[in-house]
Amino acid sequence: MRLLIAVCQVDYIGRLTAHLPMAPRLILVKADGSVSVHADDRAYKPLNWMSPPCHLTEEPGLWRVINKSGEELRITIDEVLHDSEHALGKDPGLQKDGVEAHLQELLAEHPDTFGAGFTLVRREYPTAIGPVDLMCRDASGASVAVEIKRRGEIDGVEQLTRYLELLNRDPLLAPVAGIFAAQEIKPQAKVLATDRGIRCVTVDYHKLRGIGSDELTLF
Amino acid sequence: MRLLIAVCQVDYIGRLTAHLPMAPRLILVKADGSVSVHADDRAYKPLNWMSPPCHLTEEPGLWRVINKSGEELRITIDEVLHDSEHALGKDPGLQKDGVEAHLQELLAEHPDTFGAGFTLVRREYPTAIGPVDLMCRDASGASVAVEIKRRGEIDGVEQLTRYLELLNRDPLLAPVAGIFAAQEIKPQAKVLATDRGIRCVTVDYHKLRGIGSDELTLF
DNA sequence: TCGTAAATTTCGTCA
DNA sequence: TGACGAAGTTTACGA
Repeated sequence: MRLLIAVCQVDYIGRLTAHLPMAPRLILVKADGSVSVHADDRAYKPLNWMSPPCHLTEEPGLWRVINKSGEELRITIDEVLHDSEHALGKDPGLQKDGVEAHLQELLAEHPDTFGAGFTLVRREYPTAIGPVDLMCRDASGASVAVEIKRRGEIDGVEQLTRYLELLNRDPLLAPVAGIFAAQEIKPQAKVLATDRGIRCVTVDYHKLRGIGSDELTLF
Repeated sequence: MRLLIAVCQVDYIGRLTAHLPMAPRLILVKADGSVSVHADDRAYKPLNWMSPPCHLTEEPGLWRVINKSGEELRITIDEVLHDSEHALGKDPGLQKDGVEAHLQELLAEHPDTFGAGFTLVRREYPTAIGPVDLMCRDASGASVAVEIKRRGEIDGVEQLTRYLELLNRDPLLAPVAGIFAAQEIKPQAKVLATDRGIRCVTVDYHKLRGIGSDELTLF
């Protein structure tokens, strides 16, 4: 990884045109050839960048980074304030816990979260337009399709609506009810879901996790 | 801006739990207090980060970054390979061209892009579920709602469908036709739109821009 | 390669 | 401050 602090001007010509006037910034050149330009604020997003795979050609005072789609990042360098190179090696990678897959796993183990007598038919129930997160039966044996999100927004309701439309065409399954389950559901999503007869269930991830294991209480 | 190359372990405890095993990485501490941890690949996304506003407390071998919501980034430092500080000052900022707002502006100026005799009623036409990008009338005086995207995908068609459903309940306005306009429309979005009687219009941004001004020809 | 869905999305705007 | 939608979204995962 190469770290360059330099007074530079940056121009991106690609999906849009973007221009950064001459000013001191950090330029990162990584082992995969990618380049990013950072200001002295914001942790997450670079001011400008070129994602790998791409190719850097370096002339005195002018760097060009080009990718296969013909997008270009042009860095004009006026003055170099710092320049160092560091070998880091491949990163062992990030381990995550608490994402949607895990939430689905927990709800599959505890279908009664949706109501007394609910049972799981299967996870990732296949349909022509993709798998439904959970297919359940309620206490009376009626089919219930469940869409799970970490944050419930309108997109998720639309997704479940498409599944329900399709599933209800199957006479062996119909009628299929819908449940929209998420850790947090946005007001507009709740309104749309309710309007379409879809029930909204807000899930407490930590509480649900506590049912199956006592991991959390160990801390 | 402080640049630290260090052998470190990183743990994030917040919206989820994430863990990075001990390995050499770049740690960026910016003037706004934000911290990000980078591996030697990927230009855009850090491995781990804490967005501003947040607060860094530094002990020998252990850094803690905490924000107001109680999220925490814990960095255990085993060995420092490089450590430097650089004053950059405030960045003049990025100038962009070619985003959706600009596309909407151009199409508002040239409603005849959608057909001879088309006129603009108004931009950001208000409805109960949000504003429609453009409301127009065709040559016969019939209402046409236009949804504009840079890239046309399924969710854009769904969005327009919701607007049309609502607008067509208004007897003073109905029938309202729909146009889905974008620089590029994905095949699946085109299929869904067509199935719903929504016309798709692919817009050439540069050509459209050329109509109003000759800026581009100056280059 | 294309398409779809997730993301600690982040980032702006507007009420 | 919260909600909503755009983003050069990026990134990961299937078909």
